[in-house]
Amino acid sequence: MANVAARAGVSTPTVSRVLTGAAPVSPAKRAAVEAAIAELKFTPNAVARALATGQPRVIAVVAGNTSRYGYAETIRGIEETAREDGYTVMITVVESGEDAVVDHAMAATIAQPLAGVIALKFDSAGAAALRRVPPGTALVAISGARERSVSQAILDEAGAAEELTELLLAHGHRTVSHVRVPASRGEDGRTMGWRRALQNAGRPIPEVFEATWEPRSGEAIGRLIALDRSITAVLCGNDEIAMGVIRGLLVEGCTVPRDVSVVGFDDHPLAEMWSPPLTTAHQDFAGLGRRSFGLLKQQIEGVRDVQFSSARPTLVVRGSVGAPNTARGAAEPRDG
Amino acid sequence: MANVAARAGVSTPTVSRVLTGAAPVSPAKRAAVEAAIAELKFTPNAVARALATGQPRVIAVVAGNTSRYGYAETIRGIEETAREDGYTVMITVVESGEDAVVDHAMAATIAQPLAGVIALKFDSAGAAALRRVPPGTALVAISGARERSVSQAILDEAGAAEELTELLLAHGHRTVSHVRVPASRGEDGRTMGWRRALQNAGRPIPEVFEATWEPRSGEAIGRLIALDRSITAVLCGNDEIAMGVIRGLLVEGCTVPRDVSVVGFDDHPLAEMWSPPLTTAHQDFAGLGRRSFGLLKQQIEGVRDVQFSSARPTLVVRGSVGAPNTARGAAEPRDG
DNA sequence: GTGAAAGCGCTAACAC
DNA sequence: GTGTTAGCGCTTTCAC
Repeated sequence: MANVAARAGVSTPTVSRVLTGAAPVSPAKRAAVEAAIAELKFTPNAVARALATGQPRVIAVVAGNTSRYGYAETIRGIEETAREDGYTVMITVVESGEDAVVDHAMAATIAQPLAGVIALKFDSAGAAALRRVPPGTALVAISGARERSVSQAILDEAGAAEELTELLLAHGHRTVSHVRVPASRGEDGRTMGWRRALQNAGRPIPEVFEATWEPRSGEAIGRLIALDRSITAVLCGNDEIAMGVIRGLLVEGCTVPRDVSVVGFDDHPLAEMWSPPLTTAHQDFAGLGRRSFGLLKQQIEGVRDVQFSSARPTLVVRGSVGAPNTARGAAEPRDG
Repeated sequence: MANVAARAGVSTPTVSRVLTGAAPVSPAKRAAVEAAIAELKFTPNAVARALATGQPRVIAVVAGNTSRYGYAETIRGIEETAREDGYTVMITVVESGEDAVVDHAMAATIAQPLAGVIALKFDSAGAAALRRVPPGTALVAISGARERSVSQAILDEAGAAEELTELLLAHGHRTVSHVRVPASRGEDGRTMGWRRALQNAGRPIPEVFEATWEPRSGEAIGRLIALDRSITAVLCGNDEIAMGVIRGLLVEGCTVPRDVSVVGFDDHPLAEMWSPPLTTAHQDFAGLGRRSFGLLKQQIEGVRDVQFSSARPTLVVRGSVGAPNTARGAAEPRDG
């Protein structure tokens, strides 16, 4: 920049002024500076600028994962609105909740000048990362356990899971089994809603099946379910697991929904392509991402209140639910 | 850092020395500094460090998309290795190849202090973004058209598509139809490999079906295919489209692989859960991401040569392929 | 080994 | 409007 200033016969702040538009510059000097910039093919050094202004336009997103459907879509929503507002998004994956892992991942991130941080608490890694964010940083949590002192955007999964469970009950199922995905705490919203619906209806609460994020883990559970003839309806933690469960059922000779009704969660793009098409709860993950960026922006701009934003997933009824097969439901369910 | 130095009773350069390990420090002072860092919860400012050293530790990934399977997995691979090496990853989505869109998206990104850029050229947006990277920036292209002056990491999709097509031909199909996904240029590797296999075997080359990234677009094409009784085998641009195609076929009363054999591409996690399980080419996207970061790192470290890294996808044979249904293949194919 | 001094390239604050 | 003077927070000479 000093070169440009010399070439144009002005001072460096003047060059800076034409570059940033922070203050008016006379047309003559402006032209001279622009000519010099063009001749020298000068590109301002972003590092120096960031250091001098102290106003980062970068937000960090920390998550346990980036490629699973819900995560990827949420990140897409965040990036989309952030980009519109001239912010850039930095991604940090925290692979587990272990201290060493979290510290290592967060160190490189918080060393950057950050306008704010959004933590995806769909799982425990994201929740752990949240605690490593330096105090004073604008911060928004997504989903997971309710926060007291941090702004939070969520999808009301408990409500939707309750509806889905009630839907299954309404079809005549005695009770509904549940396959859960890894959660950020003891009990996630989907599991809570499922339990609540069963309790409200006075139905037995079966033991919970624990899946990983891999569809394959759903398949293994599906085979188990096929063998347990007391199970006629299953609520899965997400659609990918539900598809795995259906596959496992199929492998063992069970048909959906004739023998077992299965519902998923999320409305994955492939859910409607499945055989049978999956009944599920549509979650607007991209919207969740957008809302969380909105909350973060308010904080960056000085709104100090802790805010909360919630949206309700909507039921999508497709072909994977039906009445119980009387030949199956005969056996006594195992209460949890 | 000045605070830490004061707290520890040393000078700032000494603090810097314990932080970077650039020069030996006496055990006593080192301990004092470490204690002060811990007490003050001090985190070094990466921007200031970048300014002083001229070596930022941030890389930018520009892509047309972040949430589709191949993209998301590639990004995951990049982030994973980058993080191990102490780099942070910035994500920029370029929604289309239009100048205004590309410029807007890239402006915020290249204004950041960047160690390098990785451009995902799976589609045209990524390819356009590549041209906006300031000269002199370390740069690696992923997939897409072959680059002359830029290091590039690819998956040999053409080879795998050729194998897949040959597999279908070996099952007795007269020819193979193709459904392609949006590409970065006139003809992507998968389409090229498919065409080559057909040419080598002297088979007619049917018209190509154009899908979007949405599985639903595959479904519409599947219905079309069901109606065209000359088609007995289909190679799809990716697994999600293949699942859509199978769904469309099913809706129109066609069974896979009895009436039509369908193969996908990528080995999506749900491909093996599908009914029938999908025959496909396994693509190691995360590995692709890792390789591309390796290439970028070499450039950052001063290796000036343009490098090229290629890996071969592997065939995964499952149940979606069979012999042609003689009742179907009777009609005359429409050559493209 | 360690501290003082001098930048890295830019913008902000202040005079003029 | 425009130049001068100070930093932003760190690393790097260079003496000691």
